[in-house]
Amino acid sequence: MNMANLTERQKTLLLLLIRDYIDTAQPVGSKRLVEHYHLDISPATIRNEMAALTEMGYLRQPHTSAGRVPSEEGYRYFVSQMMHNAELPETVQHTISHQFYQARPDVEQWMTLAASILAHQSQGVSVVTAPHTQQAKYKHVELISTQGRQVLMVLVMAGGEVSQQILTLAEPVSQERLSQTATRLNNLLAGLAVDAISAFSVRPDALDQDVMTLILQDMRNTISRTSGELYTDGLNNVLAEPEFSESDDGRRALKLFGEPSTLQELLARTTTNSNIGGLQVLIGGEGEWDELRQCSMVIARYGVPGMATGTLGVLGPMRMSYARTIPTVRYVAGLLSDLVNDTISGE
Amino acid sequence: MNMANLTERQKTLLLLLIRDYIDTAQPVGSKRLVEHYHLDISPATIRNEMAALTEMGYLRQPHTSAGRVPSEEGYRYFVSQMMHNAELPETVQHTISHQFYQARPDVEQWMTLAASILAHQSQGVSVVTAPHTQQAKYKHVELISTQGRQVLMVLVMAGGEVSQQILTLAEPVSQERLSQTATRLNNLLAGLAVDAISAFSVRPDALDQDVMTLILQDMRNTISRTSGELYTDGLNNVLAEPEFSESDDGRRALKLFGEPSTLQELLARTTTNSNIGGLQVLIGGEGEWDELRQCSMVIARYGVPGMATGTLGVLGPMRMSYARTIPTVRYVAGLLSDLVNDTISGE
DNA sequence: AATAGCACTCTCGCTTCGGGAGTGCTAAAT
DNA sequence: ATTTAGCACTCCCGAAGCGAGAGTGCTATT
Repeated sequence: MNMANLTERQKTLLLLLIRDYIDTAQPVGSKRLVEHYHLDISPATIRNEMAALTEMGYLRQPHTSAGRVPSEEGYRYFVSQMMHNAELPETVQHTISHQFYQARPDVEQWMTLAASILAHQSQGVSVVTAPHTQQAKYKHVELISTQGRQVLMVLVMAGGEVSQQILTLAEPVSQERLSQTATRLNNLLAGLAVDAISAFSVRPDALDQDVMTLILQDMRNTISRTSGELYTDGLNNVLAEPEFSESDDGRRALKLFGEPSTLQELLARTTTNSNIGGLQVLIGGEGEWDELRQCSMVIARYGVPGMATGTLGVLGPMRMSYARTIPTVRYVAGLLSDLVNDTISGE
Repeated sequence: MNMANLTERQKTLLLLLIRDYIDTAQPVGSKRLVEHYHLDISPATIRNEMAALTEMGYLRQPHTSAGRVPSEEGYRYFVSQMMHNAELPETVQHTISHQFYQARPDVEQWMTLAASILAHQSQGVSVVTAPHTQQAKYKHVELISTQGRQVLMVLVMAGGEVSQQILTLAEPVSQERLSQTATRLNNLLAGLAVDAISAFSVRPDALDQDVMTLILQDMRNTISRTSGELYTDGLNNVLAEPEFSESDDGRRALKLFGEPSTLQELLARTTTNSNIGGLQVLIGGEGEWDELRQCSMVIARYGVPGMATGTLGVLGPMRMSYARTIPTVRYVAGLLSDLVNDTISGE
């Protein structure tokens, strides 16, 4: 339980064993360990140490006479080591941030990009939730006449959310008049939140009034539609892994990604009291999530607390490459936080 | 080969057997057939018929003494039966079309919706490619000043493609002047194709000129980015199927959906000479696609020939529910064709 | 032409049985 | 007091063997 009672040698052995198991997915024996890593201690000594580590709960043996396999506790120790030193190589950081800053500046684009990058880097399944905005802020509206009474409304909100919608007006209106209305509303509403807008009393111009009502509706809709929307990627990465294709548990875990609501709840519950920038590593479901018994998730929150926050994470087999996943998740979370921060504070 | 040489009884037996196999995924024996469908002929007779059908290549036996399993040829016959009578129930048609007409009217939305509907109805993996527009047509542009020299450009094209992009101008420009530029360009360029626009000579106003160049770039970009972009859904549907989770072939098929280019080529190649509205059913890869040895795909083209066309399809196990998939694919293809037609012809 | 009967074939699940890998313990060595 | 060699023991795993069951193809019969 307490890692203070681990000797230096036990620590290194534990780390080596876990690294080996992550690579090979095979139980690791004493002999293999000493040969493969050129240790100058005998297998017997290692066996003693392994017995001790097993006693303390860091290792497990699948059956009496097989090698050892890391237990959840073992992985947890392993991960706690990663946490400090792990930094993404600078070149990779550059590649990633470059992709973000040349992408189209809207939430949807960022989300898909983040999901894609996470999946690719970690070789796991990624999931990103769109930022949950506490209060939608108006930024800009455009009204584009299409045909007859149909008008295309493009509404841009301060968080970067963009919504397009077809309005059907009571009577045909010229593009000119539409543009005037748009300009007027833009001047009037810039930077205001939903509440402030709905507090306005009736406008002189009936068209203005109509459009404003629709804008309010649309702002509420867009926010509730966009907030927490799930983006995932990388299901293919994991299909070949024995943990997912062979065991039934694994398939159940993947099913999660077909049921947005459950997944959202999972993300919400595990991150409610975690800080921005602080990673959480869920190992083996932590007794809470039965579907994840065989898997691990690396999860982080991003955004601006109190304003707009979202979650992102990676799901993989319990023996996933934490060394690669953890720094990636952390870095992307930081990046998204910056982006959200930029767009919220007036850009 | 030729189905004319099938007796009436052989036909019914073949259809029954295939239906049974699609349900159970188990080889079908003579006894099971006669009991399960209350036939008033003896198993021995059925065996004779099955021997004949096997001889002709419609059935196959996994080993000397097991029931029969449909061969590719058998499925092909089965599907040819579906093709005529199969219509989607009216209520389902309504539900689907309703979803489309209340969705936001842009290509991306339609694509995701189509993919989702196909996956859900067919219980397979769906794939939809965005329409490949031969010639991008300008419809409208909006320029929204954000901060300093940054300008958000929203470009709407006639096909319904929408592109948003941040421009960085040489010097700060007021929102007013931006709006004027936008209005001017909208009057000038409405309905014009890329070629026509690039034929314009230098504008008097330098800003107009700059923006126009960027618009041209963006139109080309958007079209090439959007054209043939893949949307898929329903990977989960198929994870539990033995054909995909157990066999290695199945996993290879799913890998396809992680590699857009290969999948695009497949769709392109199989539909080049098929008409709009004409379905294609690929059974067992047809000797061409090794990855699909165990699967079938139902594919259709949609759109307006010569103007903008795309592809959509469903992948499933070879024993997928054709009776459900085929009419769905056909119906959605028709719906998308209508939508494309509407947006192209001015709307 | 359809059917009953029958021998035959092949799979599948079960058990049995070494080989092998790895352990834990004990006793010797450092 | 820690480390190590030696050794008996345990357990998995794959191969081989076996019987039951399902289904067939053939032949003789109706």
